[in-house]
Amino acid sequence: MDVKIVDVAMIAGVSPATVSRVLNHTSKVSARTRDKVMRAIEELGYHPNAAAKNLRSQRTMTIGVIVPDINNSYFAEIIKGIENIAYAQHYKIIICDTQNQKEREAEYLNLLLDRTIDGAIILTPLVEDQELIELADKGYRLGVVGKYVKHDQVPCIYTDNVKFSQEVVQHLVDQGHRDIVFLSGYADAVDSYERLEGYLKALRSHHIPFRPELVENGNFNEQGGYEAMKRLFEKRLSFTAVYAANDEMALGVYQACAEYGMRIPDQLAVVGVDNNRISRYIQPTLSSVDQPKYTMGAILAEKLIDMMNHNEFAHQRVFRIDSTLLIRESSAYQRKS
Amino acid sequence: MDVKIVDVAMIAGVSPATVSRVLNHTSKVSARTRDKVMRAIEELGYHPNAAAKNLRSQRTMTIGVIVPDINNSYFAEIIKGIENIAYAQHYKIIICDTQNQKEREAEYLNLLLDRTIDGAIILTPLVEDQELIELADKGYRLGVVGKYVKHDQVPCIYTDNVKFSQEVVQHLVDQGHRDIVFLSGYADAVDSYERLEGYLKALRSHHIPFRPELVENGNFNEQGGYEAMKRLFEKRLSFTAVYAANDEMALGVYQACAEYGMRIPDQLAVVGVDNNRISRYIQPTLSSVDQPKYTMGAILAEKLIDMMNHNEFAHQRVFRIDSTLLIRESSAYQRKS
DNA sequence: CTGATTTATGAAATCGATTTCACATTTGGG
DNA sequence: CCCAAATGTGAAATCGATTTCATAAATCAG
Repeated sequence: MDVKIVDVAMIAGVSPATVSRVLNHTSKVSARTRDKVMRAIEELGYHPNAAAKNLRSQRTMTIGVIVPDINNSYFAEIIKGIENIAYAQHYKIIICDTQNQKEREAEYLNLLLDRTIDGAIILTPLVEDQELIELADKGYRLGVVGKYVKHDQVPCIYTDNVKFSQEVVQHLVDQGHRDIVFLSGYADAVDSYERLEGYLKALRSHHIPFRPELVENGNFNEQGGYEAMKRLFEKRLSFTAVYAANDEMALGVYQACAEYGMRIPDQLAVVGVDNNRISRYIQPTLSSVDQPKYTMGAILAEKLIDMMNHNEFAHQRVFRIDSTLLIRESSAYQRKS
Repeated sequence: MDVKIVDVAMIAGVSPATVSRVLNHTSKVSARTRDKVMRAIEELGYHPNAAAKNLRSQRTMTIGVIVPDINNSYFAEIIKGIENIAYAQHYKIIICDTQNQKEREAEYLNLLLDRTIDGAIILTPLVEDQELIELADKGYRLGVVGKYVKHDQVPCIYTDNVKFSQEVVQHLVDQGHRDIVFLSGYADAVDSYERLEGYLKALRSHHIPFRPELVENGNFNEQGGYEAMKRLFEKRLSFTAVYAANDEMALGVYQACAEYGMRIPDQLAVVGVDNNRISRYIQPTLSSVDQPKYTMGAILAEKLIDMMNHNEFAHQRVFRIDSTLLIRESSAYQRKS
């Protein structure tokens, strides 16, 4: 049914090899034959079969992007960055949404093994580093956004969680807060424990004693943040500020505050992370840490593609990117001490 | 370097054909040989090469999803619906973000022609129906979300733009408005002109004369909505309500209102479409038309996969889904007449 | 126990491109 | 004007699976 390379060759009066050469510019072809071939291709509406091409050339020009949740502007922005670079370099991307399930992530990594994709970019991986390292050891190409992975063939890009968490706490302390809640995501995520670490460091440097009861887990989503906050209110603990490990949970904090009649920011200051689009629209506007998402995606894609094309590894492969604390209304109230 | 089916066959002491049979359950294999084969596969860590498989079997078990902008929760939700169905049916999906460029959309449709994908789902296509129809005529499998396409091999699902637009206008009229702005997206998008059509119909049925100067184009994004609104304010036209063809543009309206000191909803009522997540968080909360996005994606994927699997076309292929007008604060102010 | 049927397996063809190798034809240097 | 190098092209091998066809072995009916 479909038209194949031999059909084109037949019409053009040349061999399939020559047609291939014309299409791939892989060796010199005289202007006359190139012409004949192009005309034949046009006439027949020929499109090279991708599977055959992939099989013979041992590459698919496809990158898999493994993401916990595409309906989250943080990831969507990163993907945009990846997609634009990939498109420019004639790579396709397969987006794999794991819906935050570790086993789906593992399953999608199999696309590397069966050679459906030439390489994979993983956004904040759920699987253990060890697994990624083993893949890289076997020569599979992968890159990581949002986490540092120790393997000299794995490019990665991330923001320094510890550092910006310290900045957040510093800011809250400057505003006169000492009793600061930390809302964490799932415990085994880097983003959780590193942000916690920064929080603890900052407390220490201000000689503020750590109160473990002020740390709660909100699973990185709005519902979780809401419930965590409710638990804190119910325990009647004293605190004047909340540092939520992402904006989603901060939204849950807003909701709980509305329910319990707490005013933001004068009764409770709130800071989140991700600079989710909503944080600019909600009332009061939400202070948040902004990461250059698009750029992160673009840089990593660039690097990975570079490695895949030249089959060598890059001079620089670890990128630690600076993030910016955006101070908005939710933390702009200065407490008298 | 990689382990191939012959290697497995060698170790298991059988022929490649038998290994293939074990893997694909394509004909009876004795328990003993199945065992040997499975052990060999395990031992060698064998993964069938996708390209070879695709080439021989003439299918890739992959669906392309072509979308104007993944960083838009409307599309992201639809994709979620598609992804979940696809995953359950062992299909992979390739997400292609066209960034609203017609030529990219066309380029991505080539994935059908070169057999990279078995079928495509297009979310609110930019290309002409004619092009899609031609593809379908040639036997390529495709489905459409957000638009009706007249071809008995193309399943499609959409909400009735004309109908819900009439509802929106009806609601605004009920609130005492007669001078209602319509903010359109790009003119050649179905969603634009059908929503305009509903707007016009509603006006007619209320014997409200149509004022062409109250129709502006905002390109479906926030910036466009903002600029369109500014133009209207600058012209000093009289109006008391805005129907924006999507929520993004409605956000632009909010921005313009803030700048021009217009209060929503008492000086200006606003209604949008899509029930973007932000519409619940912004102040005042934004009235909007909600479409069952996830479900739309899921139904269409189900249908398309069904057609691909059984290679026959479905009994029902056109789905017109009901949408719901959610009335929130931005249009809840009753004008005295 | 014999011939017919079923079951389990292997050899070889096949999917549709790319690439190697060989060879004929030009081109160019002296 | 002749031989060496460069250029352009085709035949055939190849990528790694699936599938057809043939056949040996096992089962069954009478």
